[in-house]
Amino acid sequence: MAASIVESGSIDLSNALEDRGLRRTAARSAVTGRIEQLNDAFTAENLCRDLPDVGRATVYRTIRHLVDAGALCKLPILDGAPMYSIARVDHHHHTICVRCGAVGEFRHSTVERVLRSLEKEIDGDIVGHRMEIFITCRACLGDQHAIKKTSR
Amino acid sequence: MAASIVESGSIDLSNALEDRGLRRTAARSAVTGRIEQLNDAFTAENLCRDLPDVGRATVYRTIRHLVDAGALCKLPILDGAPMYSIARVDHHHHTICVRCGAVGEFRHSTVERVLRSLEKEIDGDIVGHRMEIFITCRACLGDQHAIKKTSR
DNA sequence: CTCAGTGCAAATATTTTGCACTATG
DNA sequence: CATAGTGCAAAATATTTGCACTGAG
Repeated sequence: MAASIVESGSIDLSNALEDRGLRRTAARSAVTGRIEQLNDAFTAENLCRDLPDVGRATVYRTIRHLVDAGALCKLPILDGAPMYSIARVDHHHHTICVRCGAVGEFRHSTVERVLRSLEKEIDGDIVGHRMEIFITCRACLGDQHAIKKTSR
Repeated sequence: MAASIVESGSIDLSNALEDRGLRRTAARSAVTGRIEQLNDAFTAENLCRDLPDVGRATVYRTIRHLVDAGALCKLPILDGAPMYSIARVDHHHHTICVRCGAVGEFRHSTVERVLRSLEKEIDGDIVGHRMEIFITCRACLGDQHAIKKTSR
């Protein structure tokens, strides 16, 4: 899937869909365009609210295609709807601010090395892993008034 | 599996509730008793089905109390309802078989060490983390006919 | 006796699906 | 112009809440 990675390291969402043999339609462009505008991770509901002219089902269907294509990461936050973020690098992990809900990403070779050493301890074949680090981000550390975006 | 659980390491669920000042009732005992019988991780629906005489709301409320008490871990599987498993050791991580859905747990000091070294790279204060390893478990490796329990 | 806890059913939240219609390739 | 894709509304799924009743302490 090295095909559609642009300079910044982020994946072109429209191309990711096209690579899977999906048509380039107005609704899909609206969804991918909106996602690319967002800096933060987002929920399906976020997109539906931002794109009232795109049917809810189409938003969900497009997100699913993007996750299947590996262009989006699904982040099952502990409560509420899962969030999604653009997969900017091939394999990475996420930081989630527990104050404001901001999602960041990082890569650390040691994590992968640990995985290899775990292989001995685990009773089966490792086929993947997921890791999230919960933080209080710098912005929230400096701001006593931060409000948790993801609360409901 | 090196991460096998010592009996003394598991938390008594009824006591965990009592410690929080909650009453010991028939409904709660039914829920905790059933959870203790189960070896595998389970969903809220599982319990409701197994305990038809306990109201659905009570099952959910009891699970929430147990999670708050730290006696259960909530595992947000990528699709479908979250699963829960007894927190047998203080801090640990989970293995999830992608074939049959079985959940195991392990502890590895290197994981914690990596976390400390990550502290430099991350723009904020680390307040927690979560890690899941996806595997094909030994039983499924030896059984071509394994059916994924968590499918829907 | 008092109020925490319960069961039920309704409400809420999230996601998927059936289907008639639209528009891409 | 064939059929992938769409929007809508209904269904399915998952969880929470309001409320009158029950039972633990």
